[in-house]
Amino acid sequence: MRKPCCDKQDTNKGAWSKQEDQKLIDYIRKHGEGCWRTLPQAAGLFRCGKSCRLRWINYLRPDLKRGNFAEDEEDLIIKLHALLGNRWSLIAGRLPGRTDNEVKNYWNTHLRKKLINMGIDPNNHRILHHSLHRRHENPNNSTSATSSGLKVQTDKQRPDAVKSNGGGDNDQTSDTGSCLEDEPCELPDLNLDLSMTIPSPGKPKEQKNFSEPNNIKEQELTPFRTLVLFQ
DNA sequence: AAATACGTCAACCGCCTGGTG
DNA sequence: TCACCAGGCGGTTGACGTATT
Repeated sequence: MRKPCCDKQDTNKGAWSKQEDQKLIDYIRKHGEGCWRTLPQAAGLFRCGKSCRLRWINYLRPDLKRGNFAEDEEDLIIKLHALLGNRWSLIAGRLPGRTDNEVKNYWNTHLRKKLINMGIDPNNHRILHHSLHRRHENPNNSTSATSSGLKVQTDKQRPDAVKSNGGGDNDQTSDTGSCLEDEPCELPDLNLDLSMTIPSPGKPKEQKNFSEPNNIKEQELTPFRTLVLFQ
């Protein structure tokens, strides 16, 4: 049996109050992020350390953008999801001011439907069957423009694909990856620059993201530095 | 106006990874 | 090499607001 991350007996759960938010903000302003386990007690919060971390990262951080996603942000998320699968932290790392939770929620509530409406399977970014039928009825369309300006490319138009995660440890991701392997499949026209930039010193979170937490070693990402996959 | 269905999103949970002794 | 720990991640839940009947 795994130990709980903290003693849950004396911890609050559920929505955060303004006072709790303020305590957390004040504490982090004074002492900085980190040591989440001891933070609640030090800050006078009856919360689990993880809960504090999540609240700070997803809601209280001053550099958060919040608000609606711009169209170019949507496109970027779709493109990155086609490449990376459900690795929300990596995707969010490319969207300044956005959090993995926010990106994940936005994907699940908006973009999935949007892709489905566009005739694209959001799990693997292939054209859905009924859309293929329509395309067969109209063979002149080798690419189909989308409402968001994305083009859908046929397999023959792409160079050979790259495994998206280097290990296939994620079902969703491997599903996405499988799109790159065998059957004819459809992918957005990812004219996507994933070049790695050296993160600014003031943003350790992004640095962490770029250091690849999920089994993608730096070398494995190297081919993506100038992405040839979807050119 | 009330009941129900649906959509959104903050928050929680449990697992995984990397660092350290 | 192993065990432990803290932090991080993705999946899921549930509360709340809005739309529809």
